Amino acid sequence: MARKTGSHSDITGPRVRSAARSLIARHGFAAVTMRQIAREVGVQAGALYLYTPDKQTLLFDLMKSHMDELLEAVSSVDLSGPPERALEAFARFHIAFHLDRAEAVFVAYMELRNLTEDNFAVIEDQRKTYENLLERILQRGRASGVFAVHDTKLATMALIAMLTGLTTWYREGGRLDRGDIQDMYWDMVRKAVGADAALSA
Amino acid sequence: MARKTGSHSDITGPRVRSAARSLIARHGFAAVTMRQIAREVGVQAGALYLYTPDKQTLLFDLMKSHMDELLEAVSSVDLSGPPERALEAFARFHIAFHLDRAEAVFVAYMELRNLTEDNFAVIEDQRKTYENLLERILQRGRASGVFAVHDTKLATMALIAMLTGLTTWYREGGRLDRGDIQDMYWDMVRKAVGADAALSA
DNA sequence: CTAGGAATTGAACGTACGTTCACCTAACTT
DNA sequence: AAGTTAGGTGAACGTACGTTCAATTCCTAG
Repeated sequence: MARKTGSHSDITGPRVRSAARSLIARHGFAAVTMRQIAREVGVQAGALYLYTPDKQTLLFDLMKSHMDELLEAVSSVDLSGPPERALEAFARFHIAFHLDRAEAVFVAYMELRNLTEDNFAVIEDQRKTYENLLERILQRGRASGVFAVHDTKLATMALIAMLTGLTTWYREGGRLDRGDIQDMYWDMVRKAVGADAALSA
Repeated sequence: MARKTGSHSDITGPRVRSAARSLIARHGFAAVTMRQIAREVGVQAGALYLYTPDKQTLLFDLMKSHMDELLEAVSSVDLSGPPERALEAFARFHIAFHLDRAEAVFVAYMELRNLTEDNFAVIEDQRKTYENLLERILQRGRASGVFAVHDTKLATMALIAMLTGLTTWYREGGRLDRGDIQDMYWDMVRKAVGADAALSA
């Protein structure tokens, strides 16, 4: 036996990435074997190497394309308005984006230490770029007096951690709907940085 | 060659746990080998099995004793006062405790998925117990009107994520000292839940 | 000073890993 | 209808894993 009916690179490639993402999110990169990924895709382990040169690159590509998507998506969010508005836009974007991609986010945050030095540097740089968007909003808000933040770097890390944390407990079809979650998180973010109340759309 | 001068179970045991904790925090449980741990301790791999029945139990014991310590330590924090006071006590305790044990915390939060089902249930239960302490404070505060929190469960997760996140960026001897960090995080926590300002000791 | 147990070695066991490769076959081109 | 090739198999490679255990050495008690 060899090639099965209806097999196509266009189909298998994405399926490999999807299976890898899912398994890595559940069990961790080091704990997942190429044979497990292959089984999930319905293919032999050797076939995976038509789609990635090696396991490390598979992880890196997963994380890289996630960060690319994140930066691409956030680039169309308007963060140029008044700081309170920009912060709300950022927070709501962050939550919505992360709710849609819980597995990818989980991988991107948990598997940093399994990247080679070079690969780590690339992802870390992208992450910094993203976090800087938030920090600049906080800086503007502090400068104009609407935010009461002692240290914008620490506040940035605190807010990112809080917002990203939702991927650890959020499950599709749970008690809370996405809109509620966005509203409640935004409420906490807004108050945490001391933005004055009530500035809806 | 066999036993080296000055070797003692009382010394090697803790060193095994410490080396394991350190390596697992840096590289992840699945990526760390028994031989690496042994090398760090200065011992052969076989000797580790005098101190743990197997690798999985080593991880579990690390996490279990960390959670035991956490619950033991928090039990002597007075959380019975007014909600704002209790929240401050909890936040400051959480930060101080976690700053002292960055590696253990990192392991306890990142390696949950590498526990067997039974072991996971134990740790998860302890974690829930701890989080419930915070949630009860939030509930009391909301009931008495000093906290403005829409959903205490979500707020609990958000605050824990924010506070625990500091272990991902805090490094000994960095720009900020521990007191500053406590003050700034407490400030954000207090405002996030809508506790009225200025209620220092 | 000597026996006996505690601590540790070093080699070995079976298993499973990531990766390679010669071969095969279904589908597209002409 | 034949030829080409992308897509895939399945077996094999060397390595490294977790774990076991007989043998060895150091320490302690009497």
